[in-house]
Amino acid sequence: MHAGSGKEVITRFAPSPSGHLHIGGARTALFNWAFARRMGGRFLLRIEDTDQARSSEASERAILHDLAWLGIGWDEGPEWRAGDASFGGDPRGVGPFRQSERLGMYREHIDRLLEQGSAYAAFESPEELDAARKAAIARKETYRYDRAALEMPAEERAARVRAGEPHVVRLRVPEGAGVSVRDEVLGEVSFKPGEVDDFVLVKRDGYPTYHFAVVVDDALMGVTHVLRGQEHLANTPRHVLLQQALGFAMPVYAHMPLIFNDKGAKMSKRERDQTAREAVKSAGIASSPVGGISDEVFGGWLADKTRQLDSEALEAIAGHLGLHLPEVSVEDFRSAGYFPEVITNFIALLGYTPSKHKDGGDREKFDLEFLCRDFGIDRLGKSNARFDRVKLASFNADAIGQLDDAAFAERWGAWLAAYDPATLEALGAERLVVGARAVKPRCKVLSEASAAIGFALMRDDAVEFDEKAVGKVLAKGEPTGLSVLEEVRGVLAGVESWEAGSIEAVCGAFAESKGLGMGKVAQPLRVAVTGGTVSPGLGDTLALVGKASVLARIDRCLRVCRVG
RNA sequence: GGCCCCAUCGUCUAGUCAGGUCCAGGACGCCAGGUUUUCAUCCUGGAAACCGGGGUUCGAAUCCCCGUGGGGUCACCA
Repeated sequence: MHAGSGKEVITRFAPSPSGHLHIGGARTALFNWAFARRMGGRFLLRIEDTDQARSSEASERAILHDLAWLGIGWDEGPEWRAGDASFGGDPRGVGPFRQSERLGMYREHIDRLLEQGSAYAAFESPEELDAARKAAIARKETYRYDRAALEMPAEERAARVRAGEPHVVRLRVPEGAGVSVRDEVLGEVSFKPGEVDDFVLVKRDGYPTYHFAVVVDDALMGVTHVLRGQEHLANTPRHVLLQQALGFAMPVYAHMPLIFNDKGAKMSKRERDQTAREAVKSAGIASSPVGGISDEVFGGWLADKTRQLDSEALEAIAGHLGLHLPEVSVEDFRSAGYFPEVITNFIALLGYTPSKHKDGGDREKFDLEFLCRDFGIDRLGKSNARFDRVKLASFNADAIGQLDDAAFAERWGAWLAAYDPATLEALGAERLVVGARAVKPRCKVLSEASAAIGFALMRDDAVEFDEKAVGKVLAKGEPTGLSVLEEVRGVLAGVESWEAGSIEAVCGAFAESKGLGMGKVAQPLRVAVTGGTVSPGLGDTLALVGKASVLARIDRCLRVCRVG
């Protein structure tokens, strides 16, 4: 008896509001969302904030924002407005959707378990348990809770609870209870009796543990299908045992393959810390190179692989070292200038294979609308997938290339406004479109775009003439680049309409009249105007710099490079 | 270490469930050419994989077993 048989499909994404939405979570949300859409069901969002120390409202907002930005809308859950779209709400009356607001429901269910003897209070302190765990490891044994609390008389337990003694509540796992689950991705997975110990349902602070809350909420909210990462596979027997104790139907389970990093391990939020830590170590830095971090915090972070610095501090250190931190969270990718539709396309490919084109060809590029039509659990693979950043970048570059100049300019402008307003201001609205055309085939992500037109944003006297370029392009040749430059300056000075097309036409005509190849004209101009031999098309390059500046830069180049 | 999962080019994968049409197809990357005023884009071509060993079968990338490798998980985190 499955929760899913014959009814409306209900899936959920249940993030804990600690930090940003990371890419693995985004994929989980995406698949649950797409599956609900495909089945004509509903997708709900639940906030798992039972860890009082780590949860924050700011994080919840960030996660909702990230989901909305990716185009993953939820039918039920916390309410959210993004432009003219609004998500969330509680049409079926199964809320609230924050676990911290559902404490009464957990209480009811724990009371039931306590009454039927399926759960019991236990009084060991965290320290005691920790010691027992360490001792077991030292003996090379698997630690399992020893049920000490179960050995005392029930009246004694009750009395101690009444007396207000701190305690947890544990599930009493029936002896000899093996669990077998038909997983929709992996097939039949079974766990032998004795593998699951009496795990904690209610913490000392009265909050439910993840295991307890997830089972109660999924049942109460009518969740029919649970699509989650394979790291949860080992949790499944706990959840099934709990469902049995509570008399709940079992949802359909589908455990998705993991997303790996370059090192072949699960991609995690700690990735950026690791990258920064390694760089700091190999640079031999012992105390923080940036302000605001005490030696104590910095030293602790350096020594302890599990510690994380806050993201601003991390960015600052990376900036100081000229280090690129690997993007891990959706916010990282957004600020790096990846398109949301590219991210969802790419992460969908990690584990899911789209159906082929009508002509039998493989399909790789698709939008959310297609995913909602095509996604199925039967299209999920079993093996873990490495997150190939190079391929992602290539997808993003393709998406940029698909845009026409105006559309790209608009997207780029919006990104600049949010993440690089200084460049936007320096460039100005009228140069944005020309800049966009120049930059479009030269950047894979939006954050690379500014560098490609950096020459246009600097002061005329700040241009540094590359020595090699000067030697090769200006000094040598017959005629020399410098002399060509001097002549073409005069021609350019007479150009009325300073616009890429006419500039290029004028230069072309000049080259032809002199019997020179275009390279003989373009390269000296490039060096004079940008300092180097590499830049966008000549017309765009000169148009971006502007007539007055071009002439000024040529004059300065003539002066500076003639002497040298 | 216990338990559990996985295994096709460097990477993501198609093919595996219904064994032959697969001397294994696509994409990213790589290499070589071409277009071009530089770079980039773009175009063409190329190298590149069924983890190993046993079975089953006329026939196995596909089915079974063992081994090896990788991963996940063993919290009063989720």
